[in-house]
Amino acid sequence: MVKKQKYVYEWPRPGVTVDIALFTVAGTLQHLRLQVLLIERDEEPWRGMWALPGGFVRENEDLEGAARRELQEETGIQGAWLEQVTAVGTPGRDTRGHIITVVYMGLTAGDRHHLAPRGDARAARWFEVSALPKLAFDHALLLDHAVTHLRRRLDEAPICFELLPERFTLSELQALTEAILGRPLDRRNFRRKVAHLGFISEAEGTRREGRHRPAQLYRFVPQAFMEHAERQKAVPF
Amino acid sequence: MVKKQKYVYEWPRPGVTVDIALFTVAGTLQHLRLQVLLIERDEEPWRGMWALPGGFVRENEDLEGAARRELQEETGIQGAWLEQVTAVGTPGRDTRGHIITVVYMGLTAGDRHHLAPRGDARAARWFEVSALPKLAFDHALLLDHAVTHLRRRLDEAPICFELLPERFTLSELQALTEAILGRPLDRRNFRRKVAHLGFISEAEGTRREGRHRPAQLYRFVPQAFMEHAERQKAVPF
DNA sequence: GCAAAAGTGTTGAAGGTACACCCATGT
DNA sequence: ACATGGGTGTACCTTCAACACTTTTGC
Repeated sequence: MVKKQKYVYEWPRPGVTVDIALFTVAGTLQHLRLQVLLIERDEEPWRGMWALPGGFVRENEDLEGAARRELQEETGIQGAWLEQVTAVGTPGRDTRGHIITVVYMGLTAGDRHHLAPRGDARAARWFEVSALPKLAFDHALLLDHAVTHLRRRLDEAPICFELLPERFTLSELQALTEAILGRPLDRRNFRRKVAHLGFISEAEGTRREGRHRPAQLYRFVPQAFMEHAERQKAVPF
Repeated sequence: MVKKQKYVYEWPRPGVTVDIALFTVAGTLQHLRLQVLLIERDEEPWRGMWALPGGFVRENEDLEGAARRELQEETGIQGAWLEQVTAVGTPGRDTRGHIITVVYMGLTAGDRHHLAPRGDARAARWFEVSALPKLAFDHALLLDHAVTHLRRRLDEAPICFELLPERFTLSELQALTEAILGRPLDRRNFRRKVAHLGFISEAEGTRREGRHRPAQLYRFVPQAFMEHAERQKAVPF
């Protein structure tokens, strides 16, 4: 019998960070714009520049957990919906050395939180995605990946329920979707698609908002959404 | 003016690995099976168990470069087509400590290489995806992600040209696709779709293989494929 | 009665699926 | 002549895009 031996192996240790592109939508219903949350760095390198919130993954910390923690620490935001986008580790992307980042993308209602920059962040602000400042590191590239990912997901299904109150109108849902995709959608086609997906159900009551017909309210049905996600998966061998 | 100061910052250093699920297809044309390349570990932990090839990312090494290097070192295979699948960093997934892995997926023609296990690998072998041994670490989960990714991509377009000789018949391309997707496809529909995508063009000559009509040969047109990939991307703001 | 947003159906195009027969060859 | 895989067309259905008028309300 071979005796179980203790082994010692030292491996290279690049840094690992998470960066979060957290999106929201702001403006009036007829003129919503997609915005992304940026922080002004209070640390070198790139001190004073705008960047995606993010930071180093701690020992024994889950990747998504790290993303949530950094978001909370640097901006005060909790409870957003997050999805992993990709990992990027091109040498030279960070002047501090070899640092690999895992990019997360998320959505939240901007006005539900008030921004509380702390830690590495001197300031935190929402920026229109169409009017960004120059970004630190390769964050312009990471953001580009995140926007592409978000749009691809949203093309499949309107997953922007995070941005809405519990009960919402179909016009609101459509305006949001349009703002994120950056193009107008046909109202009738949109309603048919959403109804067919079955993620929403009629809620009690209507909303009167101006001198016009009140709108039916709807509610997101998380369970139907989950079932839809399950159905997307491939069959195992 | 604030004088530019030198800063010192030490960050936590989880390990970063890449793991590669490299697929091929083997068997006769009428009975192809999807296979994945595994190595038998020659190092603790999990010594003697089968695992995905992979290993630590070196200082200042690109992620995909690391995947290619590990694949070459552990199995002798070079020049496969690779795509990133996801990053996984669940605490406890590796007994050596906090180790984050970036999973790559790839395709190559198994019989174009002969396997030359070295380094951490005591052996390297192709296994049927439908008859896998128990895998080290959480590699069963990683492999599952990779298969799902592969099938989703292949559903969109037959990207398995890596598995074919320079000139191939449509029946070969179809048999491959069927083996990977794990379900049969209608011949006429398949041909129409492939022709419509425009990735292939007729090549000179035919192939006579048995006592039946010879098949037209085709050739992959990388440029048409690239243009298709470009078209998939979303519009910038 | 008019302004303003809510709500609703139909048609045509494109893409996907299902299905059956003839063709070229070797034996 | 027959066995074997190569090669082709058509009908149906589903999905998506385009398009305009009526309804309900506040003023």
